[in-house]
Amino acid sequence: MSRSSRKIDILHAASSIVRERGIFNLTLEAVAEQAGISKGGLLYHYPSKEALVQGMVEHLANNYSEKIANNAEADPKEKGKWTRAFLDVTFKQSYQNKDMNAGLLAAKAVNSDLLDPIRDAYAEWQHEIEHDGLDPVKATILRLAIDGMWLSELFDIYQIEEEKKQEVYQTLQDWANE
Amino acid sequence: MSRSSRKIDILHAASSIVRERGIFNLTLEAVAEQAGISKGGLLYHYPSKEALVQGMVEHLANNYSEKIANNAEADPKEKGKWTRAFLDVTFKQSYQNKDMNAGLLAAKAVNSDLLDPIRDAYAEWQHEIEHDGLDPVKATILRLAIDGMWLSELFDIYQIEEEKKQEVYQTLQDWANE
DNA sequence: ATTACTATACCAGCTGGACGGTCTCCTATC
DNA sequence: GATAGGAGACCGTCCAGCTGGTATAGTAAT
Repeated sequence: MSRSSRKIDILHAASSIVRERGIFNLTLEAVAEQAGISKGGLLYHYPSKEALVQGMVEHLANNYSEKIANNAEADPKEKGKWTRAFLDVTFKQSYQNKDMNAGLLAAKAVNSDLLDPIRDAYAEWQHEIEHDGLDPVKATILRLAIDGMWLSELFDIYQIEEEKKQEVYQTLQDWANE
Repeated sequence: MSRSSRKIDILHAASSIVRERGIFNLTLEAVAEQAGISKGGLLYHYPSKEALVQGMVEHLANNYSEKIANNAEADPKEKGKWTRAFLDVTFKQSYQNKDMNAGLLAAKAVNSDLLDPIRDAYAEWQHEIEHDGLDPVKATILRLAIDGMWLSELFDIYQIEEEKKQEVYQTLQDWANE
Protein backbone atom coordinates (compact mmCIF):
# COMPACT_ATOMS: atom_id res chain seq x y z
CA MET A 1 0.00 0.00 0.00
CA SER A 2 1.21 3.49 -0.81
CA ARG A 3 2.64 5.65 1.90
CA SER A 4 0.06 8.44 1.70
CA SER A 5 -3.06 6.27 1.61
CA ARG A 6 -1.81 4.22 4.55
CA LYS A 7 -1.23 7.41 6.48
CA ILE A 8 -4.79 8.54 5.80
CA ASP A 9 -6.08 5.13 6.89
CA ILE A 10 -4.29 5.65 10.19
CA LEU A 11 -5.83 9.10 10.64
CA HIS A 12 -9.30 7.70 10.05
CA ALA A 13 -8.63 4.94 12.57
CA ALA A 14 -7.51 7.48 15.15
CA SER A 15 -10.56 9.66 14.52
CA SER A 16 -12.99 6.80 14.91
CA ILE A 17 -11.42 5.81 18.21
CA VAL A 18 -11.75 9.33 19.59
CA ARG A 19 -15.35 9.53 18.43
CA GLU A 20 -16.43 6.13 19.67
CA ARG A 21 -14.29 5.54 22.74
CA GLY A 22 -13.04 8.94 23.82
CA ILE A 23 -9.66 10.58 24.06
CA PHE A 24 -8.35 8.41 26.86
CA ASN A 25 -8.63 5.37 24.64
CA LEU A 26 -6.61 6.96 21.88
CA THR A 27 -3.55 4.80 22.49
CA LEU A 28 -0.99 3.90 19.87
CA GLU A 29 -1.87 0.25 20.25
CA ALA A 30 -5.58 0.88 19.75
CA VAL A 31 -4.94 3.01 16.67
CA ALA A 32 -2.65 0.37 15.21
CA GLU A 33 -5.22 -2.35 15.76
CA GLN A 34 -8.03 -0.25 14.29
CA ALA A 35 -5.89 0.54 11.25
CA GLY A 36 -4.96 -3.13 10.87
CA ILE A 37 -1.22 -2.70 11.34
CA SER A 38 1.22 -3.29 14.17
CA LYS A 39 2.29 -0.73 16.68
CA GLY A 40 5.74 -0.66 15.12
CA GLY A 41 4.21 -0.02 11.73
CA LEU A 42 2.19 2.86 13.12
CA LEU A 43 5.29 4.39 14.65
CA TYR A 44 7.01 4.13 11.31
CA HIS A 45 4.45 6.52 9.82
CA TYR A 46 3.88 8.71 12.87
CA PRO A 47 6.88 8.62 15.20
CA SER A 48 4.96 9.84 18.23
CA LYS A 49 1.46 10.33 19.50
CA GLU A 50 1.78 14.06 19.08
CA ALA A 51 2.82 13.63 15.45
CA LEU A 52 -0.28 11.50 14.92
CA VAL A 53 -2.61 14.12 16.35
CA GLN A 54 -0.84 16.80 14.36
CA GLY A 55 -1.53 14.72 11.28
CA MET A 56 -5.22 14.58 12.17
CA VAL A 57 -5.51 18.33 12.53
CA GLU A 58 -3.56 19.15 9.40
CA HIS A 59 -5.54 16.68 7.35
CA LEU A 60 -8.89 18.07 8.38
CA ALA A 61 -7.82 21.71 8.09
CA ASN A 62 -6.54 21.15 4.56
CA ASN A 63 -9.61 19.18 3.58
CA TYR A 64 -11.98 21.79 4.89
CA SER A 65 -10.09 24.77 3.51
CA GLU A 66 -9.93 23.22 0.09
CA LYS A 67 -13.65 22.52 -0.02
CA ILE A 68 -14.59 26.03 1.05
CA ALA A 69 -12.23 27.62 -1.45
CA ASN A 70 -13.62 25.43 -4.24
CA ASN A 71 -17.19 26.27 -3.33
CA ALA A 72 -16.47 29.98 -3.22
CA GLU A 73 -14.70 29.86 -6.54
CA ALA A 74 -17.54 28.00 -8.22
CA ASP A 75 -20.17 30.44 -6.95
CA PRO A 76 -21.51 32.54 -9.86
CA LYS A 77 -22.57 35.34 -7.54
CA GLU A 78 -19.76 37.42 -6.07
CA LYS A 79 -21.52 38.99 -3.10
CA GLY A 80 -21.60 36.65 -0.10
CA LYS A 81 -19.86 33.76 -1.82
CA TRP A 82 -17.47 32.98 1.06
CA THR A 83 -20.26 33.09 3.59
CA ARG A 84 -22.33 30.73 1.45
CA ALA A 85 -19.34 28.43 0.98
CA PHE A 86 -18.72 28.24 4.73
CA LEU A 87 -22.40 27.59 5.32
CA ASP A 88 -22.86 24.95 2.64
CA VAL A 89 -19.71 22.98 3.34
CA THR A 90 -20.44 22.82 7.06
CA PHE A 91 -24.07 21.81 6.67
CA LYS A 92 -23.61 19.30 3.90
CA GLN A 93 -20.36 17.51 4.75
CA SER A 94 -21.60 16.20 8.05
CA TYR A 95 -19.51 13.04 7.95
CA GLN A 96 -16.29 14.94 7.36
CA ASN A 97 -17.17 17.28 10.19
CA LYS A 98 -17.30 14.42 12.62
CA ASP A 99 -13.75 13.57 11.72
CA MET A 100 -12.91 17.21 12.20
CA ASN A 101 -14.44 17.22 15.63
CA ALA A 102 -12.36 14.26 16.71
CA GLY A 103 -9.20 16.03 15.62
CA LEU A 104 -10.19 19.12 17.55
CA LEU A 105 -10.75 17.21 20.76
CA ALA A 106 -7.56 15.23 20.37
CA ALA A 107 -5.46 18.33 19.71
CA LYS A 108 -7.01 20.20 22.61
CA ALA A 109 -6.19 17.28 24.88
CA VAL A 110 -2.68 16.55 23.68
CA ASN A 111 -1.30 20.02 22.97
CA SER A 112 -3.22 23.20 22.22
CA ASP A 113 -0.53 24.44 19.86
CA LEU A 114 -1.49 21.67 17.48
CA LEU A 115 -4.66 23.63 16.74
CA ASP A 116 -2.69 26.27 14.85
CA PRO A 117 -3.60 25.02 11.36
CA ILE A 118 -7.26 25.40 12.31
CA ARG A 119 -6.63 28.83 13.77
CA ASP A 120 -4.98 29.96 10.56
CA ALA A 121 -7.85 28.65 8.47
CA TYR A 122 -10.36 30.37 10.72
CA ALA A 123 -8.57 33.68 10.55
CA GLU A 124 -8.66 33.49 6.76
CA TRP A 125 -12.35 32.58 6.60
CA GLN A 126 -13.27 35.34 8.99
CA HIS A 127 -11.41 37.83 6.85
CA GLU A 128 -13.14 36.65 3.68
CA ILE A 129 -16.54 36.65 5.34
CA GLU A 130 -16.11 40.20 6.60
CA HIS A 131 -15.14 41.42 3.14
CA ASP A 132 -17.77 39.49 1.29
CA GLY A 133 -20.06 42.41 0.49
CA LEU A 134 -22.44 41.59 3.37
CA ASP A 135 -22.84 43.43 6.65
CA PRO A 136 -19.78 42.25 8.64
CA VAL A 137 -21.63 41.91 11.95
CA LYS A 138 -24.45 39.90 10.43
CA ALA A 139 -21.94 37.74 8.55
CA THR A 140 -20.05 37.13 11.81
CA ILE A 141 -23.24 36.12 13.57
CA LEU A 142 -23.90 33.72 10.75
CA ARG A 143 -20.47 32.20 11.17
CA LEU A 144 -20.98 31.92 14.93
CA ALA A 145 -24.30 30.16 14.39
CA ILE A 146 -22.64 27.63 12.12
CA ASP A 147 -19.96 27.05 14.73
CA GLY A 148 -22.68 26.64 17.33
CA MET A 149 -24.10 23.82 15.25
CA TRP A 150 -20.73 22.10 15.50
CA LEU A 151 -20.59 22.53 19.23
CA SER A 152 -23.94 20.84 19.65
CA GLU A 153 -22.82 17.95 17.50
CA LEU A 154 -19.33 17.74 18.95
CA PHE A 155 -20.53 17.41 22.52
CA ASP A 156 -23.87 15.81 21.71
CA ILE A 157 -25.23 18.47 23.98
CA TYR A 158 -28.30 19.23 21.99
CA GLN A 159 -29.30 17.50 18.80
CA ILE A 160 -31.44 19.75 16.66
CA GLU A 161 -34.15 17.83 14.82
CA GLU A 162 -33.54 17.50 11.10
CA GLU A 163 -36.58 19.62 10.24
CA LYS A 164 -35.51 22.56 12.38
CA LYS A 165 -31.98 22.20 11.11
CA GLN A 166 -33.22 22.59 7.55
CA GLU A 167 -35.24 25.65 8.51
CA VAL A 168 -32.17 27.18 10.12
CA TYR A 169 -30.12 26.33 7.03
CA GLN A 170 -32.72 27.93 4.77
CA THR A 171 -32.85 31.12 6.81
CA LEU A 172 -29.07 31.42 6.98
CA GLN A 173 -28.92 30.92 3.23
CA ASP A 174 -31.42 33.72 2.73
CA TRP A 175 -29.25 36.00 4.85
CA ALA A 176 -26.15 35.07 2.91
CA ASN A 177 -28.01 36.04 -0.27
CA GLU A 178 -29.00 39.32 1.38
CA MET B 1 -13.70 24.52 56.50
CA SER B 2 -17.23 23.46 55.70
CA ARG B 3 -17.87 20.42 53.60
CA SER B 4 -19.56 22.20 50.71
CA SER B 5 -17.08 25.06 50.33
CA ARG B 6 -14.15 22.65 50.39
CA LYS B 7 -15.85 20.61 47.68
CA ILE B 8 -16.25 23.71 45.54
CA ASP B 9 -12.59 24.57 46.11
CA ILE B 10 -11.71 21.17 44.73
CA LEU B 11 -13.88 21.69 41.66
CA HIS B 12 -12.19 25.01 40.97
CA ALA B 13 -8.80 23.39 41.33
CA ALA B 14 -9.77 20.67 38.87
CA SER B 15 -11.12 23.24 36.41
CA SER B 16 -8.00 25.32 36.50
CA ILE B 17 -5.82 22.31 35.80
CA VAL B 18 -7.89 21.36 32.76
CA ARG B 19 -7.79 24.92 31.48
CA GLU B 20 -4.11 25.52 32.06
CA ARG B 21 -2.51 22.12 31.61
CA GLY B 22 -5.02 20.07 29.64
CA ILE B 23 -7.05 16.98 30.38
CA PHE B 24 -4.13 14.58 30.50
CA ASN B 25 -2.75 16.45 33.48
CA LEU B 26 -5.98 16.17 35.41
CA THR B 27 -4.60 13.61 37.85
CA LEU B 28 -5.88 13.09 41.37
CA GLU B 29 -2.53 14.09 42.78
CA ALA B 30 -2.41 17.31 40.77
CA VAL B 31 -5.94 18.28 41.83
CA ALA B 32 -5.15 17.61 45.48
CA GLU B 33 -2.02 19.73 45.32
CA GLN B 34 -3.80 22.57 43.51
CA ALA B 35 -6.58 22.50 46.10
CA GLY B 36 -4.06 22.46 48.93
CA ILE B 37 -5.10 19.14 50.42
CA SER B 38 -3.71 15.63 50.41
CA LYS B 39 -4.70 12.98 47.95
CA GLY B 40 -6.46 11.10 50.71
CA GLY B 41 -8.41 14.22 51.56
CA LEU B 42 -9.49 14.62 47.95
CA LEU B 43 -10.67 11.03 47.79
CA TYR B 44 -12.61 11.58 50.97
CA HIS B 45 -14.78 14.14 49.16
CA TYR B 46 -14.77 12.61 45.69
CA PRO B 47 -14.16 8.86 45.86
CA SER B 48 -13.07 8.57 42.24
CA LYS B 49 -11.96 10.62 39.29
CA GLU B 50 -15.30 10.08 37.60
CA ALA B 51 -17.12 11.38 40.67
CA LEU B 52 -14.93 14.47 40.57
CA VAL B 53 -15.72 15.20 36.94
CA GLN B 54 -19.39 14.54 37.60
CA GLY B 55 -19.18 17.13 40.35
CA MET B 56 -17.68 19.63 37.92
CA VAL B 57 -20.47 19.18 35.39
CA GLU B 58 -23.26 19.28 37.93
CA HIS B 59 -21.87 22.37 39.57
CA LEU B 60 -21.64 24.32 36.37
CA ALA B 61 -25.01 23.17 35.05
CA ASN B 62 -26.72 24.21 38.27
CA ASN B 63 -24.89 27.50 38.38
CA TYR B 64 -25.73 28.38 34.83
CA SER B 65 -29.35 27.27 35.02
CA GLU B 66 -29.92 29.26 38.14
CA LYS B 67 -28.50 32.43 36.65
CA ILE B 68 -30.56 32.15 33.49
CA ALA B 69 -33.75 31.47 35.41
CA ASN B 70 -33.10 34.46 37.70
CA ASN B 71 -32.43 36.74 34.76
CA ALA B 72 -35.58 35.64 32.96
CA GLU B 73 -37.66 36.11 36.08
CA ALA B 74 -36.31 39.60 36.69
CA ASP B 75 -36.98 40.72 33.13
CA PRO B 76 -39.89 43.22 33.08
CA LYS B 77 -40.70 42.43 29.45
CA GLU B 78 -42.32 39.05 28.82
CA LYS B 79 -41.59 38.60 25.13
CA GLY B 80 -38.08 37.24 24.51
CA LYS B 81 -37.08 37.16 28.17
CA TRP B 82 -35.52 33.66 28.04
CA THR B 83 -33.60 34.48 24.89
CA ARG B 84 -32.29 37.66 26.49
CA ALA B 85 -31.39 35.78 29.67
CA PHE B 86 -29.45 33.17 27.74
CA LEU B 87 -27.68 35.90 25.81
CA ASP B 88 -26.83 38.11 28.75
CA VAL B 89 -25.62 35.38 31.07
CA THR B 90 -23.35 33.90 28.42
CA PHE B 91 -21.84 37.21 27.33
CA LYS B 92 -21.39 38.71 30.75
CA GLN B 93 -20.25 35.82 32.93
CA SER B 94 -17.14 35.13 30.97
CA TYR B 95 -15.14 33.85 33.93
CA GLN B 96 -17.79 31.32 34.92
CA ASN B 97 -17.96 30.16 31.34
CA LYS B 98 -14.35 29.21 31.36
CA ASP B 99 -15.00 26.92 34.28
CA MET B 100 -17.91 25.56 32.33
CA ASN B 101 -15.73 24.85 29.36
CA ALA B 102 -13.28 22.88 31.44
CA GLY B 103 -16.09 20.73 32.81
CA LEU B 104 -17.35 20.06 29.31
CA LEU B 105 -13.96 18.94 28.08
CA ALA B 106 -13.34 16.80 31.14
CA ALA B 107 -16.71 15.08 30.90
CA LYS B 108 -16.33 14.48 27.19
CA ALA B 109 -12.97 12.87 27.83
CA VAL B 110 -13.86 10.79 30.85
CA ASN B 111 -17.39 9.65 30.07
CA SER B 112 -19.91 11.24 27.74
CA ASP B 113 -22.81 10.23 29.95
CA LEU B 114 -21.58 12.72 32.52
CA LEU B 115 -22.79 15.47 30.18
CA ASP B 116 -26.42 14.60 30.90
CA PRO B 117 -27.02 17.50 33.34
CA ILE B 118 -25.92 19.89 30.59
CA ARG B 119 -28.09 18.12 28.05
CA ASP B 120 -31.13 18.45 30.29
CA ALA B 121 -30.45 22.14 30.88
CA TYR B 122 -30.05 22.70 27.15
CA ALA B 123 -33.28 20.93 26.32
CA GLU B 124 -35.10 23.17 28.77
CA TRP B 125 -33.54 26.39 27.44
CA GLN B 126 -34.30 25.44 23.88
CA HIS B 127 -37.92 24.83 24.81
CA GLU B 128 -38.20 28.18 26.56
CA ILE B 129 -36.50 30.02 23.73
CA GLU B 130 -38.81 28.51 21.15
CA HIS B 131 -41.86 29.55 23.17
CA ASP B 132 -40.61 32.97 24.05
CA GLY B 133 -42.82 34.95 21.69
CA LEU B 134 -40.07 35.33 19.08
CA ASP B 135 -39.76 33.60 15.73
CA PRO B 136 -38.51 30.12 16.75
CA VAL B 137 -36.06 29.78 13.87
CA LYS B 138 -34.51 33.17 14.50
CA ALA B 139 -34.36 32.47 18.23
CA THR B 140 -32.64 29.15 17.49
CA ILE B 141 -30.08 30.87 15.28
CA LEU B 142 -29.46 33.30 18.10
CA ARG B 143 -28.84 30.43 20.48
CA LEU B 144 -26.51 28.77 18.00
CA ALA B 145 -24.55 32.00 17.58
CA ILE B 146 -24.08 32.22 21.35
CA ASP B 147 -22.91 28.62 21.43
CA GLY B 148 -20.54 29.44 18.58
CA MET B 149 -18.98 32.11 20.75
CA TRP B 150 -18.28 29.43 23.34
CA LEU B 151 -16.68 27.18 20.79
CA SER B 152 -14.27 29.90 19.76
CA GLU B 153 -13.33 30.52 23.37
CA LEU B 154 -13.26 26.89 24.39
CA PHE B 155 -10.82 25.88 21.69
CA ASP B 156 -9.12 29.25 21.35
CA ILE B 157 -9.74 28.75 17.67
CA TYR B 158 -10.61 32.30 16.89
CA GLN B 159 -10.68 35.14 19.36
CA ILE B 160 -13.12 37.80 18.29
CA GLU B 161 -11.89 41.30 19.12
CA GLU B 162 -13.71 42.93 21.98
CA GLU B 163 -15.15 45.64 19.73
CA LYS B 164 -16.66 43.20 17.27
CA LYS B 165 -17.91 41.08 20.14
CA GLN B 166 -19.80 44.06 21.52
CA GLU B 167 -21.30 44.80 18.12
CA VAL B 168 -22.44 41.20 17.83
CA TYR B 169 -23.85 41.37 21.34
CA GLN B 170 -25.72 44.58 20.50
CA THR B 171 -27.21 43.14 17.32
CA LEU B 172 -28.30 39.94 19.04
CA GLN B 173 -29.90 42.00 21.79
CA ASP B 174 -31.82 43.96 19.20
CA TRP B 175 -33.12 40.74 17.71
CA ALA B 176 -34.14 39.42 21.09
CA ASN B 177 -36.10 42.63 21.57
CA GLU B 178 -37.60 42.13 18.13
C1' DA C 1 -17.56 9.06 68.72
C1' DT C 2 -17.79 11.19 64.52
C1' DT C 3 -16.20 14.15 60.92
C1' DA C 4 -12.73 15.80 58.17
C1' DC C 5 -8.90 15.41 57.13
C1' DT C 6 -2.96 14.44 56.75
C1' DA C 7 0.92 11.61 55.45
C1' DT C 8 2.91 7.80 53.57
C1' DA C 9 3.30 3.57 51.39
C1' DC C 10 1.92 0.45 48.10
C1' DC C 11 0.41 -2.08 43.83
C1' DA C 12 -1.51 -3.82 39.55
C1' DG C 13 -2.11 -2.22 35.11
C1' DC C 14 -1.35 0.35 31.24
C1' DT C 15 1.38 3.38 27.98
C1' DG C 16 4.75 5.64 24.96
C1' DG C 17 8.56 4.87 22.77
C1' DA C 18 12.96 2.26 21.69
C1' DC C 19 14.88 -1.37 19.33
C1' DG C 20 16.16 -5.04 16.41
C1' DG C 21 14.42 -7.84 13.19
C1' DT C 22 11.86 -9.18 8.53
C1' DC C 23 10.02 -9.09 4.00
C1' DT C 24 9.30 -7.29 -0.28
C1' DC C 25 10.56 -4.39 -4.17
C1' DC C 26 13.73 -1.72 -7.13
C1' DT C 27 18.14 -0.73 -9.01
C1' DA C 28 22.96 -1.40 -10.37
C1' DT C 29 26.62 -4.18 -11.29
C1' DC C 30 28.85 -8.15 -12.98
C1' DG D 1 20.08 -12.44 -16.80
C1' DA D 2 21.64 -13.35 -12.43
C1' DT D 3 23.09 -11.67 -8.27
C1' DA D 4 23.86 -8.35 -4.72
C1' DG D 5 22.63 -4.45 -2.25
C1' DG D 6 19.81 -1.17 -0.23
C1' DA D 7 15.79 1.36 0.86
C1' DG D 8 10.95 1.44 2.28
C1' DA D 9 7.29 -0.52 4.87
C1' DC D 10 6.35 -2.90 8.45
C1' DC D 11 6.38 -6.59 12.79
C1' DG D 12 6.71 -7.90 17.71
C1' DT D 13 8.79 -7.48 22.06
C1' DC D 14 10.53 -5.16 25.93
C1' DC D 15 10.71 -1.79 29.73
C1' DA D 16 10.80 2.30 32.70
C1' DG D 17 7.51 5.33 34.41
C1' DC D 18 3.23 6.97 35.74
C1' DT D 19 -1.77 6.54 37.42
C1' DG D 20 -5.97 5.46 39.91
C1' DG D 21 -7.26 3.53 43.73
C1' DT D 22 -6.50 1.05 48.33
C1' DA D 23 -4.78 0.77 52.85
C1' DT D 24 -3.18 2.21 57.23
C1' DA D 25 -2.06 4.95 61.15
C1' DG D 26 -2.59 9.16 63.18
C1' DT D 27 -4.59 14.11 64.35
C1' DA D 28 -7.58 17.92 65.68
C1' DA D 29 -11.93 19.76 66.31
C1' DT D 30 -16.78 19.23 67.41
